[in-house]
Amino acid sequence: MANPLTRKLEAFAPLPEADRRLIDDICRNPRDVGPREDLIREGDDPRDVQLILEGFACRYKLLPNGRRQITAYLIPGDFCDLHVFILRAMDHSIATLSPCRAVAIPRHRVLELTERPAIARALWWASLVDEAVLREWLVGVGARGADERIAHLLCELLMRLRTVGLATDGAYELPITQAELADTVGLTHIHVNRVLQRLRAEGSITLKGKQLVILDVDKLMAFSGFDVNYLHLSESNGKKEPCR
Amino acid sequence: MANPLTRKLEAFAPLPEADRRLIDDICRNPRDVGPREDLIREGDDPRDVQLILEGFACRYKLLPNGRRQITAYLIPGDFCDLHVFILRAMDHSIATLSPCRAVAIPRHRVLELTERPAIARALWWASLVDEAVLREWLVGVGARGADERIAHLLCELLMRLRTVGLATDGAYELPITQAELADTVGLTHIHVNRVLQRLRAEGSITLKGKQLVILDVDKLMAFSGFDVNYLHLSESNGKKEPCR
DNA sequence: CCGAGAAGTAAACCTAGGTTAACGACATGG
DNA sequence: CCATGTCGTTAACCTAGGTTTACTTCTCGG
Repeated sequence: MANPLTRKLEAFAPLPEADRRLIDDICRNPRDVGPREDLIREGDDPRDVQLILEGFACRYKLLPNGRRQITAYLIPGDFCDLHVFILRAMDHSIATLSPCRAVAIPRHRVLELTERPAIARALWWASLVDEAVLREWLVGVGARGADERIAHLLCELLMRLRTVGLATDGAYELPITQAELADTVGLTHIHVNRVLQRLRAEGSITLKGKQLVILDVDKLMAFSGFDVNYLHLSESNGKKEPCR
Repeated sequence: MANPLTRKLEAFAPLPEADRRLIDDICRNPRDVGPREDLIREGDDPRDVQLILEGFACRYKLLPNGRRQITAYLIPGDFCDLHVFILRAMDHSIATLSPCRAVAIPRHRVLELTERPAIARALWWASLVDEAVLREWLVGVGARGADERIAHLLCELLMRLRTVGLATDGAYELPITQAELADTVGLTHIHVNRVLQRLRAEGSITLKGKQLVILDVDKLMAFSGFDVNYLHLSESNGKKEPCR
């Protein structure tokens, strides 16, 4: 299967063959990381950039009151901390959720990437999309009820996983605990459970183990007020095949 | 008073004199915009970039359920939509809150800015800070109680306004309605009112008309779990004078 | 194949914040 | 100087979601 970073960037625009090879080359020596391990901690000044190749990771912040808020999911093809070039210290932490495969890319190799115009533009695009996703999460937590909020998240993950080839139709693997989901959407794990029960009961989803199936994607999107628009996928993407 | 954009960017690193002059030049013909006016609407493909010179504006999103979520405050020195160069359509709207003075900067002039290395780096920094602020808002809405959430926002605004010279000590002008605050923090305007009453009663703040005074800044920061860190101000900034 | 911890479920009960409905205090403009 | 509208304030009542506790079902190492 194609490199997830390549797939993701090509959701913006196709890359020259040479760029794809560069990306492949950079991903040569990945390492495996267990679940629930910190990749970068708040306050760190990391020296290389982490790229997720397999599994789910997240950005999160711990509060004095003991609560944790997850502010982003990092899925295959996502960079952890491109900020590194500008900012001194991390203002949040990053941890794996599931077992992951990741590469630590040293600064100079990242520069090789950004010297390729097509990649540079695509990375800029990706960072704008990340910001849009963040905004959408804020909207969800601030203004959507629990059910819509979770349904919306499931739709978003579907679309994002599709672009890296990890979802077909409405089905994908969601290697995440209900408690982690709770820290994501700002609810208790118990209430998350209630919502999932409800979504199951009304026939919207199926979720056994880590296998999620959205039974009627359009319906769930309508219900949760999901509008793909904010993911800024090129027209060639989304429902159809990635551009050749 | 110095140009707010210059002041803001110099919170990252000092700019060469020529860069400052360029910024001044670009801000030559501002226009006045009344309160509650849309500057850019969701779906638009705007042709120039808006820069706020005076007043408060905001990014927001309207939901099918009729609620509105404000996802960012734009204060003097903030750009509205640098995304323009990459993305086709806005995925959210931008409106003024108070009366504003703004400049519409055509694309080619923005390019002049980004050709100056010091400015380009500072703009990159600014966009990373915007993202950090967004994350912090998400943390607030997702994991802080109403009182801390609002207190935290007031602290954040204090720090941001200080860097553009619009706050001294704990005092600044907050030209925003309680209903707008409510749409920001994900509460009802009625509950926002309750919280403000409480903060007043316990002697944390003073707020008459649009004049806000935080009576004991350190105390309010401690209470709300505010850690300046995420604004990534250079050490020379924050409490002290901007670097000469 | 067994045992222990992690994840999921369930039910009873509680509270932070929402809703509704007034009313008072300013503004603004005619 | 009144009329009208927006903003802030209060109070009574309500509900979505939180808390607590406990039981069940996985999972996985030994």
